[in-house]
Amino acid sequence: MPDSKKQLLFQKQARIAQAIGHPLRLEIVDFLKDGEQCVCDIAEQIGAERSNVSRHLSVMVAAGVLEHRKEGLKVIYRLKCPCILEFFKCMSGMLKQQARESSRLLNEL
Amino acid sequence: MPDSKKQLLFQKQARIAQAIGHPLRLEIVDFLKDGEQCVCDIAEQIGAERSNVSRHLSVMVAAGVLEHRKEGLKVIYRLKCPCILEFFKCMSGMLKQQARESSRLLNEL
DNA sequence: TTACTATATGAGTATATACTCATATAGTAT
DNA sequence: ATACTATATGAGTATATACTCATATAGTAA
Repeated sequence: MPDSKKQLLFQKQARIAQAIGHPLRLEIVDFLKDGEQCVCDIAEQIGAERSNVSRHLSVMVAAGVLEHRKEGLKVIYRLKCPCILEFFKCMSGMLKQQARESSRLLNEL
Repeated sequence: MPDSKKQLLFQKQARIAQAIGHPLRLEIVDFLKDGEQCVCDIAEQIGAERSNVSRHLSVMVAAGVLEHRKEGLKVIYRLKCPCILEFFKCMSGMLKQQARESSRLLNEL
């Protein structure tokens, strides 16, 4: 792959990673894994202001993580691709490794 | 799982996602998948200032993505857990989906 | 010792992000 | 029409991040 293309790829991937690199946004993704939801229900679930939630949702739409459609007054958001959930598996692997290491260090004291 | 624990988990996961949510840092991770490297070689590979690379490396160490050891004058960095590479698979899935959608939209014109 | 190399970090600046409040828009219901 | 609801967004502020340059530290080599 040419270098410029690689740069572009890294940029897009970084944008996706950054889009889920916030506790509230991860919580939203986790909530949406069970099905699409409107803004106000998301806001209630995660306990944040609607305007703030709306912005977080925009960030994820811009990065291509979510998509949305209108239904009456409401706007319904859903995961654009379930493959984003793979991320959680990846994270569990990392955190388990970190936990293993911590307990190893503890045992050495 | 209790809510407070979930919050903490989301926070940790977000930190990891954010740690790889930057083009240069993704490029570093990609470079390190083939084996550990010292700061100056990483800096040369990705074409950035050493001090800047050093900071990016610190961010990833703090998030638990990388670990390092000293060898003489050099500091060698490596992936803490190969599971971080799963992230790239996850990303490819997302980007392929986005590409499919773009071409579908194009065909509808 | 001095000179050199690799890395880390303080300080400063520029930019980006997160958040809140107020307001605008769009649809619903009367 | 008015009143209401859901969502988005402009403006302001606070905080975080990325970057650069200069300097400090630690190890190597003469």
